[in-house]
Amino acid sequence: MGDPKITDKRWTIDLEKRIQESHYHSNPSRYSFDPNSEKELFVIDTPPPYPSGTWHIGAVAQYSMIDVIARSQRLIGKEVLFPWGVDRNGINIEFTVEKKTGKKMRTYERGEFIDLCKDTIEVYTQEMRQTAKRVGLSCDYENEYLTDDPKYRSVTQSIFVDLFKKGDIIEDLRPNIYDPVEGTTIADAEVQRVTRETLLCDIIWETEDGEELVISTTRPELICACGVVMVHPDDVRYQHLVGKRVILPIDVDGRANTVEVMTHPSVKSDFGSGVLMVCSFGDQNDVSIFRELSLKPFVAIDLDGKLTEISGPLHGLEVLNARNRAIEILEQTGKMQSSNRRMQEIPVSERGGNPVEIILLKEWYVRQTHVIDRLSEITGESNFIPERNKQFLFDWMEGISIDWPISRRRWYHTEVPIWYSDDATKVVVPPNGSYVQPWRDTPPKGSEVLDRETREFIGLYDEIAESLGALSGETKVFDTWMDSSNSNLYVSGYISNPDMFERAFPTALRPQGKEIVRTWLYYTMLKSALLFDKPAFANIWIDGLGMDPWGRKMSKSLGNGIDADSVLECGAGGRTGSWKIKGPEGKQVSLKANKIGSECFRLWKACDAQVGDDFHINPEEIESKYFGVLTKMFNIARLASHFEVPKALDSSPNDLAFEDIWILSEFDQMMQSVKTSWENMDIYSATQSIKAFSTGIFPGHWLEMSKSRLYDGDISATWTLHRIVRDILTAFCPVCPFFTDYLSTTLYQQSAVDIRKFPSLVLTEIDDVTRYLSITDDLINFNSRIWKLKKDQGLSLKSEISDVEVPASLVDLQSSLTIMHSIAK
RNA sequence: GGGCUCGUGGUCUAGGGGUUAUGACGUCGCCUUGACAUGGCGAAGAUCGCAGGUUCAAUUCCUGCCGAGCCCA
Repeated sequence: MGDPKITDKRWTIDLEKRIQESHYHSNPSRYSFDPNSEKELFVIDTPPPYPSGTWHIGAVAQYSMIDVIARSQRLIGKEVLFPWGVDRNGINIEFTVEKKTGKKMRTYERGEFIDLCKDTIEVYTQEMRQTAKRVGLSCDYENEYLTDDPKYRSVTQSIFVDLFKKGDIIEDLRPNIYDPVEGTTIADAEVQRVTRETLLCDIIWETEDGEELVISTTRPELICACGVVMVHPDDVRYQHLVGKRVILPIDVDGRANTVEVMTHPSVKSDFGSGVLMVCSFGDQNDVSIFRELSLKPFVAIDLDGKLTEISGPLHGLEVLNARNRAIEILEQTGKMQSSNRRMQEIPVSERGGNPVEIILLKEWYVRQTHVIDRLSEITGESNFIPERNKQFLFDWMEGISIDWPISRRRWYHTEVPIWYSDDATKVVVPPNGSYVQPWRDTPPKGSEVLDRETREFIGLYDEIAESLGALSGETKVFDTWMDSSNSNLYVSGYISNPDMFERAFPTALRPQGKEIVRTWLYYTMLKSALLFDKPAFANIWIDGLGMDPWGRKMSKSLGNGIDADSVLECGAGGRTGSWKIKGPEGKQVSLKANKIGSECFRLWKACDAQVGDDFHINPEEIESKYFGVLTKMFNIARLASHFEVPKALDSSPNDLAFEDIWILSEFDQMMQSVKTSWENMDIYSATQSIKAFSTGIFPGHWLEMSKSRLYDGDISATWTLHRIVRDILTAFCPVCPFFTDYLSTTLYQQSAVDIRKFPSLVLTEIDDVTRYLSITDDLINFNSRIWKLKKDQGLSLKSEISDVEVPASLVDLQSSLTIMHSIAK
């Protein structure tokens, strides 16, 4: 025995940072991926994070668990691709640039604005990569992909072209949410509700046979777009009107001036007069009624936010002016019974606070309703972890009733790759694998000309360009989900590496949070079904979300957020962490921790809950529950480092002592179950097993019983100690890579993180493992009994005790136990 | 408002139709034992959210309610 090889007294955050900082450049291709490997390919379709300046602690926790899966799959011998991708398309960065420069997107030249977005997001991208490395993600950083890169965008465009040719993508005139001030379509998610004062008008309408009825509305300017008048089916006041036609109270141009009275259960009889005019489109309810009744919508508002010609006297006025004019007209003609001011929630756009309109726009759609049945069938072939979270996807699919609108009137997104002929009857699409910007490019070599309606191939663009007249490039772009939903295809080698794609698809694993099952997961499954009639993934791992310590969502408005870096850096350089968080009932709560860091953080997430449920993040708890586990394991390794490592650790000595075979039986059993857990991506069970063994019977019973043999240089004990410590570090490395890297390198000159084969079991079938396992309970009980006995007698544990019989079942341990407990003969 | 998910000692968590419900943290008591007081040993602490129902039997299955979450209005 000499000085310990492990000289650090304990595991610290400074030590962790030292290891982390050299970990990636000491061997840059440590986590690279070889698509030609003989091993089973395991491609992970990691959610590419969106760089926005801060990375949410809950998201970082989730990524660290994806890393545990990546590392454990490597450990059990698979060729793992854990890509480092960054999602950079989209409206967020457009907002950020507008905010920073104080200038609206549309005041820029399009190319200039795109360049600004690109430069800005690059800064955030760099910061995010630092955090990823800080938390130990074993990504293939050298092959980073960016969703705004031409390589990535070309895949999105190629898929669009394929689906367009197949008829799965169509253009259509449908209602969309539109911000007339910004001149763009916006997504539901970008709509906010604001309470404003509006005027509720009670307007007198007349039936064709002269009977008067009153309809309340806040949108009199939309009378020209009225398609039907509704009452509740149970409303006795209006039963006699159902089926009759009523006359629009303001003149219209180019459409019928009467509409039918019908019934609908969504009408609130106690609102106003209980009669509702349904217009295209006042709100979402109007949209759904129009769809339900297959009514032909009227275009009342144009792209500039002005009333169209069907509005007769209101034609050309902006919405607000048109409303005022409508009210004047109604008052002049005596049709305004009364009007009163009231508070109402109106939808406005998130960015400008402008009231949004629902208007008819020609947009692109992915058809989906026709494949839902087949899609559910295919989805059933994927393995969900946990199984029950499959429900989120199936419930969502059941409710799909309309196609997916995929085009947007924005700029920092992938362009819709299409040009239109002068007479608008033909289109030009680029060849597979190219990235085009039709708003400024002409079609590249190899582009095809197709019939716009039938999609029939007409000829190569290069050959018949003349006949098309002046081309106009599409100016619209794709919804970002259109890009995100082919991340699995991209990372699996679609288009770029057909051989790899053949082997790697369906993609081995999609890990993600449950909040984007309905978007990211659903759209990805849809695309793979449309393109290949196959499931996108072999395995789908759906985790819950990070919550504050009381189980509430972290948000700026609640003031309960926790920054990822504050946890990862807690304890570095002697700095402690403290968090002031608004608790329930608005009380400020102070949380403090001395040291956490990435290893403790990862251990906590791996150990504290099964995958799938929301998890509470409380730094105090992370430290108090899990830092001690690291300390314990560190000290076991440090103790082991006192004793020289036997040369032949892989083959066991012939003459192992009874107690060594016993602990090796327990160890083998634990390792067997850990291996199975890693195979099943069951992080919780694997980590629990390792933790229980490493902080339980191994140090508590075997080590205490074997110390004297170790100090006496006993070969069997030394071999057993080192074999177990070495293999535990290997099995544990997916959870705490820096921790195990340090210990294994120091003790055994090989980093656990580089091992690509799960440790084999020690004992052979010849050893009667069950016989050894059967004494475990007796041993634990016997030790406890002696410890308790000494305690009851006020003796120190070192002092001698007499009148103790070692039970018959433990007779083989007689001498060890006698020494361990100082049992007098 | 609608759909779905979750609800287990003070806190976090495992489990799941049937003898004394898993483990951890915290609490309390004791102990410096050849690595570890950032340690060891021991103890107390739960009618498994509430109310009904199914069953010989429910914490586990069903229904409703309450609370939390996600998504959609």
